[in-house]
Amino acid sequence: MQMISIHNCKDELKNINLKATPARLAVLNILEKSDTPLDISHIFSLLNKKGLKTDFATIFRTMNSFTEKGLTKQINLNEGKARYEISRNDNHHHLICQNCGSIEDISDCPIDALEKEIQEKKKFIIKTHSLEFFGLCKNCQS
Amino acid sequence: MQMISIHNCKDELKNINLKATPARLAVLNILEKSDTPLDISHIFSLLNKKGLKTDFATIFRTMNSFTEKGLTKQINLNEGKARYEISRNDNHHHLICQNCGSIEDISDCPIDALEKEIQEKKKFIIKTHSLEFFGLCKNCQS
DNA sequence: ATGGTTGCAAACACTTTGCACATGA
DNA sequence: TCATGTGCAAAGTGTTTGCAACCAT
Repeated sequence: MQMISIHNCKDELKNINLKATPARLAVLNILEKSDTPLDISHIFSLLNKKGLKTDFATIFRTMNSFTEKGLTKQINLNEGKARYEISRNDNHHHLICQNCGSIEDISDCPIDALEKEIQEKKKFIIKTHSLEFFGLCKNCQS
Repeated sequence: MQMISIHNCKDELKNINLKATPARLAVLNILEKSDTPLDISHIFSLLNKKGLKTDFATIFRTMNSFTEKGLTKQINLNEGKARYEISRNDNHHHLICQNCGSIEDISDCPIDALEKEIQEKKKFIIKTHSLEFFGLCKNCQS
């Protein structure tokens, strides 16, 4: 299992012309296991837990190159800092609770139709979009 | 004309329990006239042009209180800094050109239906949402 | 071997805060 | 008058950069 996962990660990096260093493989692994987008501090402490000593500059550089290559997505939840998640082709979005900070995924984004409409009406070619919902989760509505 | 505008601004501030200082009135005026969301530097230089000497701290404080009271909206375009625009009830969004940086408005946001669906399915109460499109504007598609 | 990558320190950019002074209501 | 707002300086965060040492290929 682990073998397969590591092998895949190495290939993923090779495919985008990035060297498969321990730090990068570990970051990739961490992001793949996480069910919410993580910020640099999160990633830093998770790397530490794995016994991998590194620093913020490296993680920022890693995330920037991953994101440039399309391997990850940068998410902005109005926290004054970026979060990152693996790019998947499910085009999901997030429900962010303004009370407890929980982040829930929502899939089946129905923006595609809208995008086509915009492209035609506005002659604007859409590459990506960001869509996040802020409010109160089930537990915080009392 | 100008009289009316100023009068309205003063009332707007009074309604939300903020003192109508020259700086605040000027900021309000600037935002009302702008057709794109502005960041703090933008606002600062526009205030300067009006002959109004102030500083970043004051503008940040102003924008924070405006936004808290719902008079303005904070917009995030993944620039590492916030922009601000007047809250209107038209629920519009933006098309941001990744090449030239132009920002175009798009109105008629069809998210309402989706929001209702989410509220029911996920039992999540949505207060606001952010939706921005990134891509290439008409002029940058060659 | 060598070009990409890291770690460290320093620099940067955006935003917030403390405090004395000024001002709108 | 007096709570609120302002200007200035300093501090706090998040992020980037320069450079020598290091390592994957």
